[in-house]
Amino acid sequence: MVTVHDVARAAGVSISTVSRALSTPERVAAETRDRVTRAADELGYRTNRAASGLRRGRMHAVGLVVPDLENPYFASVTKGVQARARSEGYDVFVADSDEDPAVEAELIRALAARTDGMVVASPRSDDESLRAALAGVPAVLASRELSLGADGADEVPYIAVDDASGVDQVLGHLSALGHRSVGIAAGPPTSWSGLRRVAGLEAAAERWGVTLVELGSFQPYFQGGVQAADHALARGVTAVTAFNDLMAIGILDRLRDRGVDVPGEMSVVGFDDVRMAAMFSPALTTVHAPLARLGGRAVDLLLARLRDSAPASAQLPVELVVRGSSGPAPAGAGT
Amino acid sequence: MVTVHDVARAAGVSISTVSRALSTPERVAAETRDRVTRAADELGYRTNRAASGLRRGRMHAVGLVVPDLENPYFASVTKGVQARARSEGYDVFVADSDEDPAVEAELIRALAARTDGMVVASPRSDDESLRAALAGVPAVLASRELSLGADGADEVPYIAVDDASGVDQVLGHLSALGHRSVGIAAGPPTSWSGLRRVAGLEAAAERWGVTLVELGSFQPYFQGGVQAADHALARGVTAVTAFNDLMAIGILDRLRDRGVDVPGEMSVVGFDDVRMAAMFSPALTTVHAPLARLGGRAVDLLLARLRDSAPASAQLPVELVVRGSSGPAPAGAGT
DNA sequence: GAGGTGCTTGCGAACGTTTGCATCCATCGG
DNA sequence: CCGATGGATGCAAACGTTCGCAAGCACCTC
Repeated sequence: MVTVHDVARAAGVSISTVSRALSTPERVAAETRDRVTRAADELGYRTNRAASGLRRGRMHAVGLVVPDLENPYFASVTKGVQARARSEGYDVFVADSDEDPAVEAELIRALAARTDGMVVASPRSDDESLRAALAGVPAVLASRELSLGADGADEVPYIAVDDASGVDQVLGHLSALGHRSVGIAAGPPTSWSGLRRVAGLEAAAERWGVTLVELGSFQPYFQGGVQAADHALARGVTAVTAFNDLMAIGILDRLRDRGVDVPGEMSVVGFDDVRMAAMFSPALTTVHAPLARLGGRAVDLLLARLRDSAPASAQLPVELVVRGSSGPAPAGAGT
Repeated sequence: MVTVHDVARAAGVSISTVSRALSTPERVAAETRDRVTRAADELGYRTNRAASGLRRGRMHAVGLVVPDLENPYFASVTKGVQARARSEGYDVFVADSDEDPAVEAELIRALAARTDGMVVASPRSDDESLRAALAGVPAVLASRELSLGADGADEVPYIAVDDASGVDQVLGHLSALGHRSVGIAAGPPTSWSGLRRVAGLEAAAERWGVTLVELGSFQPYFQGGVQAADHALARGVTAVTAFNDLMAIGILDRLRDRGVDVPGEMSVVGFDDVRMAAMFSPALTTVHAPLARLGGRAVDLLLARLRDSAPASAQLPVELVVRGSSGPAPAGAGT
């Protein structure tokens, strides 16, 4: 291992100078500086993060906790987090809580101790346990709001997608296609963005003159969609808007099994636009959420918070992507 | 921050004793030991990884480099790596090379410096650059073989899936269904497992009395499959076996677009059994590869290598999962 | 009863880096 | 020409942990 001593010897300076030349270049004479830098990369010097971290208290690493890495939603967020962090010189610890709040809390505590801060994607664990796990940890939330103070003050900065706009676009689209009765396949009642999307749908329904039919709450996966599809048929809606793409795909699959033509007899719309959405047939009409960018922005927020501590939560714009799973309402329906 | 000093004071012992009680419990008297442990977790003590790492030279962290986190294959491997590492008390740095060998090399060097070892999934970068990047780094390869010595000696331990058995099962299955002419939609020529699967197919073809038709090399994604599908139709095969599921799904999609019934007119078989494979219609017949387990085993190998340095590469068994995309060869074909 | 054995504990150095403080030197103003 | 000023550099301490070494002590054996 090549240390700062080796570089110092090679450059003919003291180790302090090496350290300064590398971390605060403006505090060292130009000529000395590049003698040092030259020596450093000739020897292949890399500063020892452990030593540096010990001394400065900064590890140059961030942590990321997600409920399931195999879920394409979180895979994309992870990709974005990693990319942005790396471009800022930070490395990222990733941890998968397997949807278990207890594991999640433990992961947060474990990683918080060896990182400068955490990005946490925890769509469904309850406020109380998340609050406890996050106490004293510099963190940014992905797709979720949470205040640390019981009174709603001291909010954890978060970065989310503009759900209201997304569902508004969905309903506008369906309305324009003549749908008057739209089923909602909601996500888990504990999901922050799930609730938010339902609320947005209700607001949008009024605006677009559409009647909403609540089909129930379902697991935000393929099987949840399968269940939802039967409810949609039972309730006689002409379109269904699902909490997310995975559910929408389950709906599509079930409808095909039951011989229902999509979009001829029923339109289906998802949310998120995971890669998979475009691979189906009919390809899924869905709201494109810039998930990798969301991850990147979360890192930006976190680093800003670590530096000047002036973090501003943000909403990312979304955009409806019309594909094959939505079409005109069947003639004679509604109206 | 609570340090070993605080614990020592609370327990009425020296810091050495605290350190020993926590890391080598057998070297400290039972009564003292649990006085210390009690004090430790009353105060919420967590050993400072930076300090510990600095002193011991072990960071209790492993690195993982993959080409694309959004690819379900690597998402599963990542999940497995993380789970196993965590169960051994290790945290994992994850890095996405975006399929770029130069980035990959840089990531390996960067992470190697702050971890105890690396798990590297690099299916397609060339031997030479990978060898260079891995020099002096304790590493385990996922789904790839590589020797460090130019003469083929000094092999990097690896963990892969039993490709030969997988493709043999595929061909056995297709043969039993009466297929005599099977198209191969191969992966990139630089892919280690791609080559391996083709070789396995050739061996199996002989055994099963099936004629192989090489359709070409395609990108291991959806679009690659779309291309391959047209070739399959052009060549008049009754079944196609794809390099992986993503390609197989692309084939499925294209065949549907072209009005070809699957499996009536053409059977399609994938490889890997990513989650998505079961969601399609027809659901994909494919070879189930235990990818999360593969990630876990990679970690086992790495940790073994770090401890006793007796690493034994291994192959994981695979199993054909027959679903809807494969069926009897159309009557009158072949024979 | 004296010397030895082995278990438990404490002391202090070391890991590699950063940084406050001191030193040195050149430049500048009076 | 001398003292002040300030930029560049070096010295040494400190970050929190681990571990070699040695001291202390109780117990055992001859």
